[in-house]
Amino acid sequence: MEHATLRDSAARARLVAVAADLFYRKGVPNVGINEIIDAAAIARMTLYHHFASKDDLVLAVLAQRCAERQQGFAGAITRPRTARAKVIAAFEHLANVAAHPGYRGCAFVNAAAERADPDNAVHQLVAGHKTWIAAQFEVIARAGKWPRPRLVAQQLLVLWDGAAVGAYLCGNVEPVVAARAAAISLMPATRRR
Amino acid sequence: MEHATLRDSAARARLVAVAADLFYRKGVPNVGINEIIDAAAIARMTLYHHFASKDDLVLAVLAQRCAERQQGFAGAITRPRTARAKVIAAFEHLANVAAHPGYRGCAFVNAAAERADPDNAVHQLVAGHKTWIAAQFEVIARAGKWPRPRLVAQQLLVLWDGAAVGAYLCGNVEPVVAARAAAISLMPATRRR
DNA sequence: CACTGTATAGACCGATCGGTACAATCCTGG
DNA sequence: CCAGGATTGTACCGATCGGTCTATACAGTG
Repeated sequence: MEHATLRDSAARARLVAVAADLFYRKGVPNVGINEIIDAAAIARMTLYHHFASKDDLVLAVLAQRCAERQQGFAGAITRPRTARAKVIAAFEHLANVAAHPGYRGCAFVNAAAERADPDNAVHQLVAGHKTWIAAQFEVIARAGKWPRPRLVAQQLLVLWDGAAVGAYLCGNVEPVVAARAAAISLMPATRRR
Repeated sequence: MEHATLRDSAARARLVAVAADLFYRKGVPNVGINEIIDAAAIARMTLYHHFASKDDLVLAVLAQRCAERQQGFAGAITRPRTARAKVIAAFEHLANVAAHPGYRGCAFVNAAAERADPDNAVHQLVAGHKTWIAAQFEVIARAGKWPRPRLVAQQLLVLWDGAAVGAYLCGNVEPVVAARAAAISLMPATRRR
């Protein structure tokens, strides 16, 4: 085995963490290489040793964030037992995230907004993340034996993204709360007939 | 009166139109001054004669787009008579917009994603535009005498933004169609009891 | 030991960024 | 015709961009 790997170097990890923070807070194009290496206290060449280019770093940052987000999502929906409760928990999870000060909307949506071309790796990673969320919703819907699980999942995703955008733009969690309520309306009513 | 105004100059108009197109297609930070003046066939100094800075131009572009969008929205919802039909028409209007090739999502959401600070004029203009849409929905809801018009309007806006994001990310209008269906579910059922 | 891959520091590159200076025009209303 | 704003062309500015290069130091493994 090679020794210190190159994949899990401490420098690399700090680089990704610092860049993730800066990229999210200020927007990818507004953060230069110099700023990143200064904030991370890392030599310039170390960055280019681990990443071929800034784009490469952006991609790594997004990939990690993707893993984190999906982990958080999955964690939020495991506890509740019913399908209905799982969906509600998911939106409450989003509310918690969006309530955090400095929330600037979905990092993936923002990243996609900045990178224009649709065949870009960033764009595809973002699309993949969204597809994953929709798939999660669809699994829940099927487990609950809801009618039209695909459609419901898609609608829940729309609510999800719209809530994130809204929470960012108006600076509070109201849109997420509204989206949660809308999600409840969209789900089949608890059977009581 | 001063002669040629300065507000409605042909050069200025072309500048705004060309910049609007470039900004939307490539993202604001990815379009330089040089590219704009080349595409518009306008002298560099002419740009800075009409706009104090690039930010100023961005703002002017967004302001015009805001007017256009609101005009389009208002136009789409005038025809239908019932509140329910108005909302459906609004989402069909969005579907038409999103179906256009080269659709890259809501220009306002994208612009807000690129400009980070929440007190930025761009951010506020975007927030204002979204507030306007929500207000339109609320007017409709009140006219239809729906219960909780504020909440419903907010939910419709969430669907609106989420649909735009989704249509951009997956490159088709499916999310808009799903959002339309969700909107129908959220509206009070046509009374038949 | 030698080898190998990680990390450091800083000089340096061409390109482009947003913005300015200056001087020469054009065009139109009085 | 003339005044004055609109427009043009181009040279120029300092700053920053992403990225390269070189040389050196360090640590763990064979």
